[in-house]
Amino acid sequence: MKSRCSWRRSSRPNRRKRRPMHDIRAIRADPSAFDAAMARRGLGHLAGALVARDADRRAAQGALQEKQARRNALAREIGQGKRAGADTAALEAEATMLRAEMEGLEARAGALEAEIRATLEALPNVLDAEVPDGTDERANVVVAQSGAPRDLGFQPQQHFELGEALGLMDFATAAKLAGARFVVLRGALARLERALGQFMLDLHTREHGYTEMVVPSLVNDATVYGTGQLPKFADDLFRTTDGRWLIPTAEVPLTNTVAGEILAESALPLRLTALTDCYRSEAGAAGRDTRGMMRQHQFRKVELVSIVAPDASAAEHERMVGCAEAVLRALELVFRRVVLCAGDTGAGAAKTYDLEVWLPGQQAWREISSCSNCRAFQARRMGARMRAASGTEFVHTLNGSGVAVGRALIAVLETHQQADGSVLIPRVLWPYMGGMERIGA
RNA sequence: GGAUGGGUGGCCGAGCGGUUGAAGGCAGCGGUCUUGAAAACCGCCAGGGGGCAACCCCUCGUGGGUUCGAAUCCCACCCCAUCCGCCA
Repeated sequence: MKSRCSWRRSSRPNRRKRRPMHDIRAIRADPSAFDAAMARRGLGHLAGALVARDADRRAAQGALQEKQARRNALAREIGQGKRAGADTAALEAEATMLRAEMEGLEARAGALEAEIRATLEALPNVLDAEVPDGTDERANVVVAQSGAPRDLGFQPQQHFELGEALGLMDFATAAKLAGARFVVLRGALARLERALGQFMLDLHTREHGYTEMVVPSLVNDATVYGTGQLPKFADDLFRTTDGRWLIPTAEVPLTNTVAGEILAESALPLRLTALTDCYRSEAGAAGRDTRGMMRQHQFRKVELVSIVAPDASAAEHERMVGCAEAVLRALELVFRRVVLCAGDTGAGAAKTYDLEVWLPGQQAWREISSCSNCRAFQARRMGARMRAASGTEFVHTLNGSGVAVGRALIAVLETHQQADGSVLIPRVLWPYMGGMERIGA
């Protein structure tokens, strides 16, 4: 049987250069289109200054290259002359002078290039035309819904009320161990958490064609840059004392498995999944979701990542969100699909669908999955390409939660809670729960 | 942590100061042959930047340095492998 990972060549990391998402040539070709695209992200006009700086850069580079060409010619002549026993002193003198002239041009071209890159690498992706305008989540558009909120016939409790009453969810002990935004689960709830993860992985690997992966939870700068968390979003991440980063999502290591690679077109699509812990500083979330396990520094998530040819990413995006929805449907949850508006779409994404699950205890729709088509944004940054008939081109990358395990646990508790405080376990999880059908009572 | 040995094109692997951007092999693509396929044989085949083009420039882990000239010499860093120590 052919290895599914035959595309992966022997390990040779850190050969990639930092490169920003945006193609300066495209900006040069149509500056106003670029400004219009960035305007949708709430950014002002940038193209004019960029194009001007790029013109300077190319002028310096062109001048430098002329000198380099002359230097190369001289070096060749000197080499030939020496072998023939001729006097090459005059040529060597010219070459020495040339080198001095080149230094300034080299510095100038390098500085301009660094400046341009610093600007470009901090800019967000161009949005898909279908993404609605808007500055925040109120402008998101619900595009589909499965099931409907219903009256349980009693006053529903929130997940932490249920969990604490069962004696199986313990925030006090977690705070003692680690501080706020952590949880300790016991017994059946701990097992339910595990069951959810196992079920999701099995579903995606057996029925959706994803390859299960085990990947590092600690990664280097280049990896975090590749998926776009660096340089702008370092505050959201935890950093280790030896300079690595704790992954905020398996998207980071999974997507970067193709960093620096030139993939055969026949190797695509590549569909990868992993169940990992995710670590987030939640720096900007002070005061939000402080109760319960909605927003934790550490949670588990099954992640879906697809690496595809450029013309296949739109369809892959629909397929991926369908895979995430299959999880929620199997867990008998009520949910809806939302397309995020311009202001709510993450920097790396061209288009994002969120899946929001209905939480009866909280009486609210809450995000449980987010599926993004990043197009070539990440691929450019990490140098992930494919060999196409016309040459190499950047692949497209997509990622989506399939789904967040902690939030799935919350949703199961709140959705399937009973009047007596017990919780019915969805049928698909029974095998994973050793036949247990109910928690509590 | 200690000691060695390494990082060269899609892959393997030569090169160790001067037409070497890089021999050779494999893979891939095109062709000859064949009823067809395989084999054999012939040809093509790194990536990136600039230029209308001819063509030019850059890239042999990364960044510096030496030199008229660096894949080749020097320094620093990163990564990998093996052995020893420690350890889930």
